[in-house]
Order: sequence, then structure tokens, then C-alpha cells
Amino acid sequence: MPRVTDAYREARRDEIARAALRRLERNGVRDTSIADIVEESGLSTGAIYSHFSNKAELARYVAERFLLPRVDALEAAGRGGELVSPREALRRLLMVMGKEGLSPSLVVQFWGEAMVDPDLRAAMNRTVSQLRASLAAAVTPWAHTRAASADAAAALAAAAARSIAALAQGYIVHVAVFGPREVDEYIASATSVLES
Amino acid sequence: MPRVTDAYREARRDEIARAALRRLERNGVRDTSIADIVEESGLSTGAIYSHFSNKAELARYVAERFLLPRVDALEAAGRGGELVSPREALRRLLMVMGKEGLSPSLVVQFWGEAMVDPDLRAAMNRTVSQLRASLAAAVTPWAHTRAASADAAAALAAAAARSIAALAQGYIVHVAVFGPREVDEYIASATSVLES
DNA sequence: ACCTGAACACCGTTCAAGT
DNA sequence: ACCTGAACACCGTTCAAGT
Repeated sequence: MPRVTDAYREARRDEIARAALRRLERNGVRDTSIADIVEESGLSTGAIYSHFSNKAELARYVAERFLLPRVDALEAAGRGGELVSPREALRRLLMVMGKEGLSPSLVVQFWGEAMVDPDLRAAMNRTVSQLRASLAAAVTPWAHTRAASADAAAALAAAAARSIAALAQGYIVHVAVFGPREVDEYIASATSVLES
Repeated sequence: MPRVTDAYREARRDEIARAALRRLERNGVRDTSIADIVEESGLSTGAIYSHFSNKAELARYVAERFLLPRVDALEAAGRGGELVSPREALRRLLMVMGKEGLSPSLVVQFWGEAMVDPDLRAAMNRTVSQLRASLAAAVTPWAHTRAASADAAAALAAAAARSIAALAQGYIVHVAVFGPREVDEYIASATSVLES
């Protein structure tokens, strides 16, 4: 298949996904129908089904394409040798999630969907794996100050990345369910519980 | 209305809710239809609609009735004067959630639903308020060892309860998305991130 | 008052027919 | 190859009719 066609296909998929995302952000997963996406995109039902095999695959595409916050700056800091502690990495991740990535409400809805959609679950796990890799890179210089060998440092960075992602996940649900909350205040209060 | 009728109605609602819960635990919220609940309960469509005004109200009833883990033992420990630290209260809460209450998967699905269903959201917030009150009671003796006045102790206990509930929420999503994880290991690794 | 189950409006998906 | 939109199976909900 010629290159232009591939590029065209991808552009079309993206166009549909962006139309879907606008409706999803406004009305949520349950209350966004294919008819809504048809209306929002200006295409026909069949056009959408010629680019995605069903609603679940479209949702998965949206999740993969737009869910991950851009943590490039965070990762660059780590690779540049800056000493970023896990706590500081968590703080920066929560800050960047507030500015980029999907709304916490939609993320929680996608998690709910993932509970009954193995493919979506797999897609979200891949996304989180990428995030963990970025976080591990970010805290690696810090890990070297705490570990004797390079192997031990890598293991420590990976474990820290896993927990940072878990705590970030907790923050997202908390904000989605109870409304906005200051990042620093949240971290401080979680710390005081765990240190008690 | 005579007492027996009220009791009968409530028993019927409970019967329907339990049938619904069995299907929900098996197939999830999205894939449990009214027809499934009709089949599971042995009643008719109309019978269900004569006890719940719609599927959302039934879901809300299930959430209110079965979502909250029984934290009585935890609360009793606090009221009995036992010194339970916030960290220990979190540990006990996570342990009891693993044994009682709904599956993490279903809880996450309900949170997702709550994002587009204000009434369900309100019901879940009420449930969490009760949980927080229990947690605050549990850590009150501890709070008194850390605060100068009774008022300061109450405020400290309330703040701790809020954060314990938030961290528990984080644990639930984490387990739902990535599978079972040891409570103590989770707490230890979250602690090491926040202390770094 | 509670219950039945056929009927209705709407949803996701398919597919013969067009370009 | 991509697209159209009417048709189909299924879903949540209603309601005339039964007890």
C-alpha cells in the first residue's frame, strides 16, 4: 500500500478520534453514542466503521493516543543527571498531569471500561509501562546515590517508578471523585499518614 | 402503610439487588442487562421496575448496600482507647477490604459510572463519609497523643482519616488494574517514595 | 399494590449499493 | 478503497391488562 494512503488513513483515524474525544470529555463514555461521534465528525456511521472495527477499538485508540501525559521534561531532567528524588518525581508528574493528558474523570471511566475490556486493559498497561520507564529514567541519578552497584540502582529506580505510578493513580481517582486538590498538600498529608 | 408491607418491599428490593450483584460481579456493569437480572432473579421486567425506577437507581442501591467494608472492629479498637496510628489504620482497612466489601474491579467500575451519574456520585460520597467517620474514631486516641487540645486532636484525626481514605482508594485502583498486591509491601513501598 | 410481558424508542453493528 | 445510510438485533423503559 502506498505511503500517502497510510498517512491518509492515520489522519482520518486521528480526525475521528479527536471528534470522539471532544464528545467523551463532554458527555463521558457511557453517554457518547456512535451517532454522537457521527454528528461531531461530520462523517457517516459506515465511515467510522471502515476505520475502527467497533466502539471499543475506537475507545482504545483514544486511550492510547491521548491518555499518557507528556513526561518528557521529567525524563530529560533525569537523563541530564539532575538529582530527582522519587518524591520530587511524583510531585512533577502530578503537576504535569494537571496540565496535560486527559481529565481525571475520563481516565477513571477508562479504568472502569478496562475492567470489562481485556484489550483496553492491555493498552492501558502498555501506556503505564512507558510511563514507568520514563519515571525510572528520571530517578536513576538519585538511585545511584543510594545503591552500591549499577544493578542495584536500576532495581531501586524501577521499584520507585512502580510506586510513583501507583501513588499518581491514587491521586487521579481521588481528584476525579472528590474534586481538585493541591498537589503539595496531597503529598504532604499522605506522607504524614505513612510516617505515623 | 402497614409494617409488614414495608418489610416485604425492602426484602424484595434486597432480593433483586443480590441477584443484580451476582451478575455484576460476574459480568461487570456494562455487560449486565436488565434481562440478565430478570433471568437471575426469576422475576419479570415489570417487577424490577416496580421496585426500582431504573437501572441507575438499582446500581445505586447495590453500591450503598454492599460497597462499604465492615470496619466495625477497627472503629471499636479506637473507641476502646487502643492506640491505632494512621498507618496502622490504613493497614487494617486494606486488609478488611480484601476480605469484605465488593471486588476492586466492581468498585472501579462504580467510580467510572459515578463520573456520569451525579446521584451515584452523591451516594458514594456519603458512603466514604461514613468510612472517614469510622477511621477518625479509630485514630482519635492516637491523635490525642499528638495534639495539645481536644479540638486539635479532632482536627488531626479528621485530616488523617481523609488521607487514609485517599490512600485506600489508590490501593483499590492499583489492585484492580494491575492485580493483587501484598498490603504491607504496598505500604512500605509507598512510604519509601514519600520519605525520599 | 404488585406483577406480567408485549410494545417502543434508541443503540451498536452490518451490508448492499454507490463513487 | 472508502463511504453511504437503511436495516437488524438488542437494550432500557413503559404501560395496558391481569391478580
